[in-house]
Amino acid sequence: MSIPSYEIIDKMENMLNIASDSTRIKILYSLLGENEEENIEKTVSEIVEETSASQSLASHQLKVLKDARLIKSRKQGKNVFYSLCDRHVKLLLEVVYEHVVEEDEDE
Amino acid sequence: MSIPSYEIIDKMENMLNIASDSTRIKILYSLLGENEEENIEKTVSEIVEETSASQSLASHQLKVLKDARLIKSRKQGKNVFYSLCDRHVKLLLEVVYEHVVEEDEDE
DNA sequence: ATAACAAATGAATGATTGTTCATGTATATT
DNA sequence: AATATACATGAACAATCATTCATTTGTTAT
Repeated sequence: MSIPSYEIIDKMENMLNIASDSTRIKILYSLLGENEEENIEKTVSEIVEETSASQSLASHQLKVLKDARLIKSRKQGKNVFYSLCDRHVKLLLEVVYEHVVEEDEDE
Repeated sequence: MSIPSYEIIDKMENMLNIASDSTRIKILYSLLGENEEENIEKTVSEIVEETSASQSLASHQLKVLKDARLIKSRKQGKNVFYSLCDRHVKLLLEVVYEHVVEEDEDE
């Protein structure tokens, strides 16, 4: 497995940057939902409550996630519903979660 | 899947932060090696050459990766051999790689 | 000893970015 | 029309961090 091209590395760095913020991680988790494959939709208010971020902060980070195409949005009346774009997000969180949990076991 | 505890989120953020830098991504790739399960060891000079980072930069980032326990080192004479600590690193890179490659296909 | 090589370190800097505060816009309700 | 709710936006600030340059430490060879 040799080092990928500059372009690929650049995109990988970008995706990891997007994912490497606690507020955004919480938002992504809240959009994963409880059940397996269903695609959860949540309003900004619901996300704000679950993540206990400020409304402004959540909105800013939702924009970041949307611009990076990790989530999408749908407007309906006063509400905006956000949901995940991509199954890779779940895999990413799972791998990282496993890593940090197993690290704890070593100590 | 509810939002993990603050501690877990914090550690996840930290690991993702470590991984979200192009220099460090290249270093990790260069330590993955060609074959499947074997654990590759490489000197700083080799890593410098493969990643085309400066010697100082590589050394700095190797320290970051080592402090985060993603890699380990072994000294032998003038050389220091670095290698991966953890199989999760490979999984992480694979998931992210798949994501960015599939994204390209959509456009 | 001294020269040459391998790697680490420390300071300095420029850029990026997470967060807050304040405000703006759109939609619904009375 | 006025008010309330839901969400977005822009400016501003503090903090973090990747990178470079210069120097230093440790090791081998002459």
